[in-house]
Amino acid sequence: MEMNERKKGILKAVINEYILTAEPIGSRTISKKYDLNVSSATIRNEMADLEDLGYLQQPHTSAGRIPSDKGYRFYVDSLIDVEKIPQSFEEMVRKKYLDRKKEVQDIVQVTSRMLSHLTRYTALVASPSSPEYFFQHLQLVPLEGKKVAVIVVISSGIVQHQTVTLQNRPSRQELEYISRLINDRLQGLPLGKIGNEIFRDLEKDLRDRTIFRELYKSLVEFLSDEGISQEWGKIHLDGATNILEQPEFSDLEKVKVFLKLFEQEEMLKQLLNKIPSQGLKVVIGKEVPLEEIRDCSLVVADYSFQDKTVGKMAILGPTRMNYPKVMATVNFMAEGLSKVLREED
Amino acid sequence: MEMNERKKGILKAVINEYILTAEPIGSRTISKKYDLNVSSATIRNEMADLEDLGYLQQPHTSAGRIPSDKGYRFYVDSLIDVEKIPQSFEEMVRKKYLDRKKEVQDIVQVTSRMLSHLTRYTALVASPSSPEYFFQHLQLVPLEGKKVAVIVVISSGIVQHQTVTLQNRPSRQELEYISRLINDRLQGLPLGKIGNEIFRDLEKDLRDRTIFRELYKSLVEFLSDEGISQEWGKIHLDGATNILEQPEFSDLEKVKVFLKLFEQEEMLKQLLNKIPSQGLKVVIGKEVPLEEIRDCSLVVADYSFQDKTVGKMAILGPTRMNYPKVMATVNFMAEGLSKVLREED
DNA sequence: CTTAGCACTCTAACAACCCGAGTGCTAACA
DNA sequence: TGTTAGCACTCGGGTTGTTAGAGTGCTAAG
Repeated sequence: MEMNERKKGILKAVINEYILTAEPIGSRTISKKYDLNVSSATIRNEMADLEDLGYLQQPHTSAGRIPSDKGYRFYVDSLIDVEKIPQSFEEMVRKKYLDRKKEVQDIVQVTSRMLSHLTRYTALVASPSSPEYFFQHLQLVPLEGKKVAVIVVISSGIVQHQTVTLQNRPSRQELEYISRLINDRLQGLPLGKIGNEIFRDLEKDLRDRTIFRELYKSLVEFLSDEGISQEWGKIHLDGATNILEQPEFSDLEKVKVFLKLFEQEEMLKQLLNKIPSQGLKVVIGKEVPLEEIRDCSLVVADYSFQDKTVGKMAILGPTRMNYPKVMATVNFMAEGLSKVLREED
Repeated sequence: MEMNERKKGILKAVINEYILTAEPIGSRTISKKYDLNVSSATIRNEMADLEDLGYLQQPHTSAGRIPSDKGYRFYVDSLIDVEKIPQSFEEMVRKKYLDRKKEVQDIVQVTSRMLSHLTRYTALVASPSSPEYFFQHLQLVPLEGKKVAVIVVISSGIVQHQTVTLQNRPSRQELEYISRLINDRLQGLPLGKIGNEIFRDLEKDLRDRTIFRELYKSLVEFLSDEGISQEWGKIHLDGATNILEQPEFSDLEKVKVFLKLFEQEEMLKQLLNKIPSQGLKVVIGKEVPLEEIRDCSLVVADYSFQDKTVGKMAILGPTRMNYPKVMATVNFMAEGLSKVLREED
């Protein structure tokens, strides 16, 4: 026994209906609502076959069928009608992007908000991160007392700053000298290369090394993983509470697990990282690389900057998710974000 | 009929017990667990009186009593034993503060996290905001193409930056000239005063005004409410999911309302602002100035910087909250935060 | 191969019931 | 006059029994 057109039609009908109602679907429902020109008895036989094939399952005898993970997989791979993004969405999105400050973090945040609003599921957007950042410019600004603002400009116009308290109050000249020294030496270097060798190399030219040491240390520290990539890879989450609208989350225990997860950013980061980048990807149920949410699905897409993939975004929802709509939306938003970043450049 | 010592003792016992168990408390429970040297029948009479006085209420006949808002009020004002913060807490908190980067936003975030962990309720911490910030220093750093990083240092060493894309690529000299001009004029001015008069005043001295205009505009924009006070007044929330552990939130609808609220930062800001600053304040049930959470309580404290109140923190939990513990913790953390900010200075 | 018919299964909803915790009242007692 | 033991009464929550309905699988006929 194998898949034929009628079986496909029935499977598609069952899944569509189940996505809508979240209730097990019986043969009569299908025969009434969908014009398949066969009786409910025939559908019954076909559904039994589909169950044998592993595409459907029964919560218990004498209930309708619900799709299995395998069923969803087949649906997503072979049965889905690609949905078109309505004009109104496109305009709404463009508008939202326009009246926003142009900081990358803001853009990412807006993106996650729109994603969750449009889909009514939970949205995750990782802000751009790239191992290929390089150093552009350092600026040291003396503050009150012994404090100095260390401001670093990285490629693509990313600016980061940090306040450092030194042992002694530095003079303006010292700071200028040190910043010139560092700028001359580091300009254009990839961040990964900025380490201790250069430090020793630079130190030779100095009379007073203590200030330099303190500053350089803080510089290295926050150009390293803890500093930059903390910001730039950060996960923006939105619409966490949308899951509460889903009937599969009427169980408080489940909700708890879910929301607890959302409070652990590190987990989410890993989750996204474990999914290979490749355009639009759907991860269904047991395929999800995280124990706690094995009855959910992810629709993931990556976005790019300067022709390189720099980040990912995802929708997280129940396996019974409106895949056509979500896939279209995620795809659209990923392209949109790439475009906005390009224009920013 | 009025309050006497025995009534107070019984009220206190009932509330303590209710805080522990979240179940209506009967007269027998009290007579067994607390050494009041009277029989359950007497307690029964007293409890009836306490109900007449409005301190207790019955969910239904033939159930125990639970405290009313008025009861909690009396308890908090007159019956509470002040709790001592354990040594281990203090050390833990000190440690947490130490191994942290010294950015204000980080400190605030750590504070909210600790608060929610220590109390097991939801913590809100508003980051410091003050109308009394003044301008210290502007730095313009040219980036790629037509982009310029605008970096502003404000009093107390707060640094903010923003990227601006100009119409034309500016020369380094132009930027230096403009920044010197602005720095000379604005240094020491309160942020509120930086507006259009100064703009026109400055403009006179310029040959090419377009670049100046663009930069000044962006400067004003993000020194205004939208910019600075967006960051500095920002609410850090932690432990939202802690409420799920509370039996009063076994109802999904309630949880929904609550979590939705947490997604609206503006609401939370207003909520805190509506509560007058004055050391440690407890807001109970119907006193809470926000419809949706009328069956919750807030314990609010303010913290200071340079002897001025600059922000607030709060614990939000069910009215059946462990007031002694929460009040002690919030008070302790508010003082702790003030101290850390002072040391930072 | 399809379909009508039918017996069978299982759950969700509802009603009836009981149990226990807790109260208020009364009457006796110190 | 305040305290306490005793007792009848109340009410909610849990358990059990029953039923209606939706859905199935199988059989036999078209």
